[in-house]
Amino acid sequence: VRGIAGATGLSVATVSRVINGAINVAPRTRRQVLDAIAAAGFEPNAAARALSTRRSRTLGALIPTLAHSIFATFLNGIERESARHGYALVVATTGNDIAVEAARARDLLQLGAEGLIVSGARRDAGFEALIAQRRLPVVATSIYNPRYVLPTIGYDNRALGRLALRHLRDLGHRRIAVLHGPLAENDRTRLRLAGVRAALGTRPTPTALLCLSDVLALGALFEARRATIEVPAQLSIMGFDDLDWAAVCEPPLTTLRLPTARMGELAARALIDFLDRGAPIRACLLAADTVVRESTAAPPTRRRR
Amino acid sequence: VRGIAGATGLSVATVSRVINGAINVAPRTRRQVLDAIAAAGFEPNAAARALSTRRSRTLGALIPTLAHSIFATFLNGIERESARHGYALVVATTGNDIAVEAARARDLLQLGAEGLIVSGARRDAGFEALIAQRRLPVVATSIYNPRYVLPTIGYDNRALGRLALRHLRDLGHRRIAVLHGPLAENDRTRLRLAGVRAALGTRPTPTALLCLSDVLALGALFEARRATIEVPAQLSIMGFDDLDWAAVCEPPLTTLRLPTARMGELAARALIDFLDRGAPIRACLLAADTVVRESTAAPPTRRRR
DNA sequence: ATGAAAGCGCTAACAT
DNA sequence: ATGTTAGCGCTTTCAT
Repeated sequence: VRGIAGATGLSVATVSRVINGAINVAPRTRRQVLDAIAAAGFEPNAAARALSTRRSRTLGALIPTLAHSIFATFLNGIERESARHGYALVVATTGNDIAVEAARARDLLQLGAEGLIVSGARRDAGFEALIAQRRLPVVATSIYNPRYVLPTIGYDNRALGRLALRHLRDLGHRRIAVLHGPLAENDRTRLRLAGVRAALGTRPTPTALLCLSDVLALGALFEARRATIEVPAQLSIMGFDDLDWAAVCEPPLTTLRLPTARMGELAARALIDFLDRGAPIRACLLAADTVVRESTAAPPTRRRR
Repeated sequence: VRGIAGATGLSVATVSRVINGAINVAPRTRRQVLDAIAAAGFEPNAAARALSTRRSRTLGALIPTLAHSIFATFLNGIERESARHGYALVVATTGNDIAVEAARARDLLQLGAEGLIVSGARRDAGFEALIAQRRLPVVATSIYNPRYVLPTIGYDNRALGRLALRHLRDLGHRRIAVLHGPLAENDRTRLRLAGVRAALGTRPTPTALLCLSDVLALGALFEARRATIEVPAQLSIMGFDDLDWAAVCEPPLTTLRLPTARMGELAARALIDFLDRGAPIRACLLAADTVVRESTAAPPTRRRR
């Protein structure tokens, strides 16, 4: 700014006004400044600006892991929405460890993040202390729970479990097995499972397999093939997420479509609306659709083997 | 810092020294300051520090898209290595558009990124101008080309094409088809293809299908099944990337394992070593392994149909 | 070992 | 419409 001021013979204030698109600058002056900026290849210094305005226009995302494409999709949504509104995005992964989450949150805050996006509803005490003292906007995603301490944007995971189950039930299945990943570290999975369990007893020889993620379902699909179990004739298999290959696998996978990218956009948007215009952050329930494809069908009518 | 100085009756300089781990502080004083910091829940302001030191300890990653898990894996590697060295990571997606890349690079720089990680070897003129004037460390990944204007950390994509082809050739295949995605936007794919083409003529009815990514191979696998073509008995299918499900699909996919996460780590590390200790950034060739699984076999001995 | 003071590059009153 | 000036919160000589 100083340099441009010198080059144009104007004051730093005027140059700053041009940079920030202030209205009260003579068109002629503005041009002059703009030209000088282009000529000098000048780029304003975000740190200085942040220091002066106490605004960084930076959002922080705390992601469990980037190793699962579902989170990549989520992050993609966040990134696009942030970029669209001129916000930068800094990301940190937590490995599903709430203590790590707190530590990484601290890093993001020091870095200047003005808002945070986290996953699930389990927080470390350190994390809560961190956001309590500041008045820091944080949104918790993947879950919807109006009573949670943070505003939530996500699903009613219990209802999701029930919804998936309903599809299988409607098809006529009564003996349904559930395949899920590790529960210790993931409260969403636990809730989905609870939703399924709530309406299920344990019975032998399932006719349907409900997988709590598409990745699991894909494994099941391949495993079934290996064991020469026909899907869906002998066994129906259903997934969760609707990952991109779910439509093209064989047989195409019946699954619950979760609007993951949209969830990312909404989370980013909520934070940005709060930061830019003080709009309160509202919890938001996202619906999922059952996408019926060919991996589920009515159970076999007669007993086999 | 000011607040802590007030609380302890020391000067801001001393407090700053403690925060930065300077050696010349009395142990007693240090304790006192540390206690005050903990009590006040004080967090240093990164923007102020960046402004003062002209260092942001921030890396920028320009990723084509987060919608493909291969890039998520890559980003994961970058993130972990950055975090390990106390660097923050800001990410932007380019959608494989070199003009967008230049614009987003500008954003990352304004934000204070001290180094950039990009993909491939096609750059916009705007991008080149951007890094030319500053002495900004940038590493180009996914490719290895010692003669490229930027240091490259990645593969010899031509050789990769040849390597994959060799496996099929060694098996006895002579009629090999190549399945690839859009070429317009991806120079790595183009090179891999060139590598394959260089040693291939066009002949009818392939006995093997070389897919330039695992995602493509998965599609092919399912499509083959739909068309009741037995893999690998009638048709061998080979992929690229070794995504996580490649081992568990049916049949398990023969593919080229690319050390994607490691590439991310190396890229981040190269930047950090340069930034922290002035170590020159060296181009680095990453090797790929052929992972032989069950989707490839010798071609059928007699003509079918 | 500690303190005083001068910036880092920008924005934002307040003047003019 | 433009200029002056005082910080923003930290680091860093230079003194002491």
